[in-house]
Amino acid sequence: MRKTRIFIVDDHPLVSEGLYNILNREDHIEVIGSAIHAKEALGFLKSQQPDIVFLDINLPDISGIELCKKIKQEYPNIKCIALSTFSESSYISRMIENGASGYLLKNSSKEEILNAIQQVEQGGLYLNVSMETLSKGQNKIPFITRREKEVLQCIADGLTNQQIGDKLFVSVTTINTHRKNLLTKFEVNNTAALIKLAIQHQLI
Amino acid sequence: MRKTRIFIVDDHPLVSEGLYNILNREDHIEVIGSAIHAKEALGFLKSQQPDIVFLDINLPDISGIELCKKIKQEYPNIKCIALSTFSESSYISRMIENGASGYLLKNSSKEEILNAIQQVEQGGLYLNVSMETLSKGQNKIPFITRREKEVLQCIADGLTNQQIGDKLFVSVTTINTHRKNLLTKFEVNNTAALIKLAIQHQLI
DNA sequence: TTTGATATCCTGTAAAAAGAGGATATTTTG
DNA sequence: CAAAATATCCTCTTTTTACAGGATATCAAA
Repeated sequence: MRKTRIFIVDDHPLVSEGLYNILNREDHIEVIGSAIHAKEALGFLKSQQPDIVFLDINLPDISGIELCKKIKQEYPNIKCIALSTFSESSYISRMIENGASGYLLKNSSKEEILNAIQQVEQGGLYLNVSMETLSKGQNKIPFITRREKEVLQCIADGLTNQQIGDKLFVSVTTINTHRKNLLTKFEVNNTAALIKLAIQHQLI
Repeated sequence: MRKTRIFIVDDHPLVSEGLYNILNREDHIEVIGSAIHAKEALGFLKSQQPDIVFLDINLPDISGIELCKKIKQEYPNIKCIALSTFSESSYISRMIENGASGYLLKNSSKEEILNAIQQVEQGGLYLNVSMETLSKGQNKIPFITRREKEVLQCIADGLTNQQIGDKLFVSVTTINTHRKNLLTKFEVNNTAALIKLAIQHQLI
């Protein structure tokens, strides 16, 4: 049986090394190399193609999300599994949109990692993030207007309605209406939740 | 020559495994074990004492900062080196206060890690965080208590003071006090700015 | 041209949070 | 033990938000 060939892209030596050792210890897996940034990774892929690429979401040059897209464009057969720390789990949907086949948190266990590989190899999708996290809004990024986005930005910057009104040359009641609409669109009950969601969606 | 005995406390299998392999490959170093949380670590130390403990700042049970203190109290000869992600670099001073001998970012290179061990063994202090980061109060993350962090999390989840009080079994006025203290510590004027900062510092 | 979306403004009420100025109990630590 | 830090609770006032239910002007697309 042919071994599953893995390539790792992560700028954290500890994580990269850890993954390498966990995987290479398996008989049916072979880690064929690793890179610490996107450019190096793309260079490597020109000469050799793995079955699966593990890629960190936070890379020094371009984001793992972009790299994933590039890899899938040039080598559609290579499967990508994203690696991320917990706090970045909101990027999952973006990763999947760009063709990733899996999403692993960096505190995953050996078993989860091996499961992910197996699942992905069989053409499946592996996410070790609870569906709660996913459905909680990640998928539906509300459409907000330019003006609403401006107001949202001001709110996040800590301005009061009065200050926002002054800044945008409109009345406080207008800002109030925008806020009301923002809360409705994001389906939240207060500013705190609004800001959290907005940041997770990178709208701020 | 006696080997330097290392013990690792980190709940991220990838990091733990990576560190283990990087260190064990060295002739003069021996990793004698690892733990994924503080309790397990303290249990291990009762039977065997390493020369150096690497400990993650974010542990599932108690924080690495407290664990460091406990270890130094019971085993003053054991040196502690903290492991952390970039965003937590503000905890350095607290770590050092509690007796840590070193502070390593998790994206450290193999060389930095080995340097840290050498330096610490010789009784020195190793920090691979630039003094800029340290002294530059700009990016300083305020120290917040466990309770405050709980409240912060609840606020971010969109709960009202009443709901938070009910959840934590304390009165609304208590939650109000915690909020007040959070705003003061973060030097912001309202919840929106608080949440933004907290997320940026990955406290949520 | 009519519809729909957007942005603007208004009047209300009720709830929540901000902010000042306390007090007290319990741990933790020196 | 004494001091410091932490967590809890209180009253009061003021400001800010949340939410309901409107109206009007503009502009783009059907």
